[in-house]
Amino acid sequence: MKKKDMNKQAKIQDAVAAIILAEGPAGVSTTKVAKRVGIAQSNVYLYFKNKQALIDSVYARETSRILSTTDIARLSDATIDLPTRIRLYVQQVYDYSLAHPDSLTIMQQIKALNGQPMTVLPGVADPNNIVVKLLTAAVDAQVIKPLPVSLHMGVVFSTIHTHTTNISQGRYSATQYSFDDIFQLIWDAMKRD
Amino acid sequence: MKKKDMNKQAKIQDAVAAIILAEGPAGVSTTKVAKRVGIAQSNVYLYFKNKQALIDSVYARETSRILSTTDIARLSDATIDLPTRIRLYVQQVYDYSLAHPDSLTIMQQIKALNGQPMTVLPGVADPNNIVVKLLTAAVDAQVIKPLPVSLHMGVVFSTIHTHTTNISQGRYSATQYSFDDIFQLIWDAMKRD
Amino acid sequence: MKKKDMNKQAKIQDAVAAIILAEGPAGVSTTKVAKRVGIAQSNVYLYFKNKQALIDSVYARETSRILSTTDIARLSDATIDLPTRIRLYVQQVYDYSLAHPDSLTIMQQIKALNGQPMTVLPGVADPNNIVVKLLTAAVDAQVIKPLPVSLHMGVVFSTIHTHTTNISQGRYSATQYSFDDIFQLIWDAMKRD
Amino acid sequence: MKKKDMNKQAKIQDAVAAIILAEGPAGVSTTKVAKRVGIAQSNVYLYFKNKQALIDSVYARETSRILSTTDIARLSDATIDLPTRIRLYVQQVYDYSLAHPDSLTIMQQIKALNGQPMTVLPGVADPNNIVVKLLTAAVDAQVIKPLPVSLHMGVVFSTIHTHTTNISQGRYSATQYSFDDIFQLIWDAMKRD
DNA sequence: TATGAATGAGTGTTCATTCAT
DNA sequence: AATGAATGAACACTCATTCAT
Repeated sequence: MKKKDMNKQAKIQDAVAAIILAEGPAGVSTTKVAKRVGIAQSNVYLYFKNKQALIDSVYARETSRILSTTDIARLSDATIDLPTRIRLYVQQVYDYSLAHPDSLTIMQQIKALNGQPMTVLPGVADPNNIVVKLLTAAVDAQVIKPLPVSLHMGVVFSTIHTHTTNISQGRYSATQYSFDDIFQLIWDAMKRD
Repeated sequence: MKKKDMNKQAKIQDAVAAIILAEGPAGVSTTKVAKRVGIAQSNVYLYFKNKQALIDSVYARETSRILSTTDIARLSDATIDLPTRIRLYVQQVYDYSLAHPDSLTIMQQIKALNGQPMTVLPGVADPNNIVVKLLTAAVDAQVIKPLPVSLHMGVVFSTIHTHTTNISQGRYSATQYSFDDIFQLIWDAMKRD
Repeated sequence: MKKKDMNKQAKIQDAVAAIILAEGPAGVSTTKVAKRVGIAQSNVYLYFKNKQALIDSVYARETSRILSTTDIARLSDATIDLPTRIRLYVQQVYDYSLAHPDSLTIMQQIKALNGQPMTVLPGVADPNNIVVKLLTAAVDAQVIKPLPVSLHMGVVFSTIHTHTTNISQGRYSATQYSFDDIFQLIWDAMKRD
Repeated sequence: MKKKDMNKQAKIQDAVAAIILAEGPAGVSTTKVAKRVGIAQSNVYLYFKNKQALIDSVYARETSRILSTTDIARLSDATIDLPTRIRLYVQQVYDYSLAHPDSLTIMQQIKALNGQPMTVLPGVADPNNIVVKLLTAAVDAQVIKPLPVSLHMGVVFSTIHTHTTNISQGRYSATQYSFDDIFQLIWDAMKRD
């Protein structure tokens, strides 16, 4: 029964993610989580201080998954020209989203649970955010349109998320559109002139 | 304080909308709604069969607000050329969103409550949807990119929603960017070649 | 079944008092209270905002019972000399305590629940308290010993409470000692010279 | 920080006492106790069979502290006359209570936790109790009033406990009233004629 | 139309206690 | 001697919903 002895903490987080995907973030309850994992409800509190900490940890896990999967360093490599780096960024989000089709959905849902919605990638508020820096530089260099960075990121996020959601819900196959097809739309939106 | 003649039904819906904006969709309870309206809790059930019906009605109200505010008819007016009609559509969403900055947020939050997220405008699944028809025609006429309509609509929705949210949260003033600035990004994204 | 249709609020308070007497204040739980009254647990919250409010109300009820039973007015009647008024005060506490043998116990237990113990009558901290005023005047008039009022009140409370508890627990009969016997001890303790 | 060699058992009891003083007896939980001591929760059960045993042990510890601190033997020394022995008894309780201002409070709180309140010193029910014997003898010898011993002890306990609590809560300084001041009140209460 | 009383199921959380290691 | 993991029962409290008035 016990498959890989994957540690409980992760199992609980998995259960939360699964419930979020199945019923939306409001459906997450310690009872349901525990039942899904096959432990006593009170057991959840051995691993997480409270429900909020649990949900936050799920969010953080997705975030760190992105960071560890993608090659953030190259996005700030000044020896690469800006359009290439932006393409790199989009490609990374694209690849990640295809590989983990639910990840962005989970993060979006968690954000929605608490208060205002999240239209763009996490960390947008963080001025140190590498992506924000990249896009700001691109705006300054007149490479992309002189619009708020959040709009640019919104296009990237919205397009890729919609696309991968379409695929994972079987609305069309993954091969029907290439990355270049998707990137064309995004880049046309962003680029100046 | 508010209009005297506004019927209770609407007052209740207003309360729901206010709570959604203030605390997120999970914060909506008949108790809180009733307290906000100043009626007995059980009274809510005089106007709505149950909580789900209430929330659905709030969603529907926003939808119909869009429809009644915007001039849908012209979008299917075959005597107007496709690019113009698309621009018209974007402009209508834009105007509406600026006039009712919370409307799209509310709809998005309600969608998030139940299950899967909503990346695009309501009714996208409806094949009869006028906007879908318009964009499908535009794809066929090779006016916009041969990509799923949901991607096109996603760009429209994401960009405008992010923009108006930015404004209503004071991140910049409404005059800082014109409709044309915003539309340029959207249209560049959509248009073929 | 429904005996006197005594209102629920009071029934709930009665249940709390009974539990306090039977199991101590830590034994009070909404579950037990509800069960004793024969209502649903959630029902308790129709009548009391939360558990603390419920317990406070029980305390307040006992307090007001004292105030309504005893003739506070005469204690501040300046036309009566101080020793007589003090005797009156002791008599009133005595009579009350005999008539409601659990009342002082309940109040003491509730005080103990929260934090520091209560050795004396409620309201001792209140400088306007009539009894405090009376005893302070008696100290000033050199009628009773120049000691803190709380010590004087402690003797009154402790002696009477112990006495009536003894009686209600059958350690001796109510007739075995007269009020004068008890008062003698108290008055000897208090009086100057 | 504390004495290094103090054994765990005592540390745990200290934690219980500290919690009782800080939050009242209802605030004692094995979780909090363990956290305060810096051990695992389950560890508490290595030293005490269960929670009740732990709390009882704290009570017993205070009791034995009194007994070991005070000179019980002299209270039953028939060569000393009764009034002197009573004064000795009161002095011992007084000294102890001043030296350990929380001790009586802790004992009182623990008694309150379980059931009936404690108005007097522990062991009053025990017919062998030395103090009871002393006071009974004093009643028989017509040295003190012919009232229940519990009333006499109640005055002693109440007065001293109130007094030392007043001091430790800063209501007045320890030097403001001498032992003789306090004893006068107690002795006047007790003594015959 | 409106209300207040009622309730059962559910929420998150804490607890005392046990047990394998 | 010590721990961490585990658990079932309890807790205070909220909820959606019903019903008699």
